[in-house]
Amino acid sequence: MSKQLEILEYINEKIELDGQAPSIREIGAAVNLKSTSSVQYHLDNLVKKGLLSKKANQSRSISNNKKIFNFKSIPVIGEISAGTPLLAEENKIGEIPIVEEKYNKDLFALKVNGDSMIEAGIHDGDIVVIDKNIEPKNGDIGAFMINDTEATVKYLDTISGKKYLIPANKNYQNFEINENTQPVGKVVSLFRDI
Amino acid sequence: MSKQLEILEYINEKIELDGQAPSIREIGAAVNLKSTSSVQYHLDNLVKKGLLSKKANQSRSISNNKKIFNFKSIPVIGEISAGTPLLAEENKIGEIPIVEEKYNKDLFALKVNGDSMIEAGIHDGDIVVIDKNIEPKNGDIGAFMINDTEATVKYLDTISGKKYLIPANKNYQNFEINENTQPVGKVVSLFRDI
DNA sequence: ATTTTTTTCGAACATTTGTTCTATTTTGTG
DNA sequence: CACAAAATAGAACAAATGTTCGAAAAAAAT
Repeated sequence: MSKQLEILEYINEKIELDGQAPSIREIGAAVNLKSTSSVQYHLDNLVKKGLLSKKANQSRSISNNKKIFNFKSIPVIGEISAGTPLLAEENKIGEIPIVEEKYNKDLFALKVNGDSMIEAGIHDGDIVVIDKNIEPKNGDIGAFMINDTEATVKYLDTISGKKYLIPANKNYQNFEINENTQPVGKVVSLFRDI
Repeated sequence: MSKQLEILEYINEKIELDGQAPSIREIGAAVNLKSTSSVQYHLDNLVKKGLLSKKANQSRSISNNKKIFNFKSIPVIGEISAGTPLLAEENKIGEIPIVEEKYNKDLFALKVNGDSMIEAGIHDGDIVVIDKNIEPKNGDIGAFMINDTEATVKYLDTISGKKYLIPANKNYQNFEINENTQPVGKVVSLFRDI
């Protein structure tokens, strides 16, 4: 294996492992180069090739130029304990990964309880991701808080001038929105383990 | 806000942004502390509290002790170009994040085409995750290759001794498995953007 | 007001680390 | 082999960085 590759692999490995780039001398020790300038020589070439970046005069500033998918995690909310805010740590039952670029900052996820939305392809136990920055409009699937104690996922629509939460299941009734019903956000995606 | 918190937040921010921890002096500049020893003072406290770690005499070695969810990404396969293997780079249309601990190594994802599985809550455009290490059994939803040119997601079941791929849609026909039908893996989860 | 604790500063020092230069060794090529 | 190019070494230097000490200032407690 070429020294260049060896160095590149060591750097990637070290960053992955330690979360920190190695120093020139650490690289030398790892790939058996006794002189820092030998390492510099290869680093320069790697930078010229565009495989690495580094900041001048800054220690441990080497970074690889691989395109990175940045993930972040958002909380998954389960049963809502009485008297607690929706997103209280207490109600959190897990986390799911989200591609960071795809979404804004106000996401969380809700575990769906029951089959009231089954005809919309949302099953019992599915996890829906909710964007708090988007208020659900007519026809949208949204999450709603009822009496500050229950979160529900339903279609929103207007029927003869009145707003309803509408299940996607013939066995359930429409629910007319009142002052105790608060929109939380729009359902933007869905996860299911099968 | 306390200096300690201010420092902690700056460190987290800097690591997230640059992928590299700040130096003592950079921290000082960021939070308005003129002396490096003032910064050290707070860092020591943060380390004692268990909120940070750092290596002695090593530059930019501060790390936060937050529990990290390790994500990995798996490829999403779209249309399969004729003559290419299923997982060929050519067929890849994206990536999705997966919580690393949850799954083994042989996962990939498939974008679902059509509504043949709509009664199983799998919609057109949904992305299903497939575990190649699990061979679908009767009753499972699996991915299958037909004639090495088409990937399809269906129920697998046996009817009067013969194995069928069974859609979840009354408008589609069962398909009897023949020698040109190869199981790829079991569908283990599902993603949908709404 | 006095004491104690917490926080900050300044400076000096030691170590790590990046940079640069020249010379030597190794490798490849005609 | 002779030559050129590539790779390595060694050393010296500059800059960045972590560490430590004592004193001063600020804040909190009594």
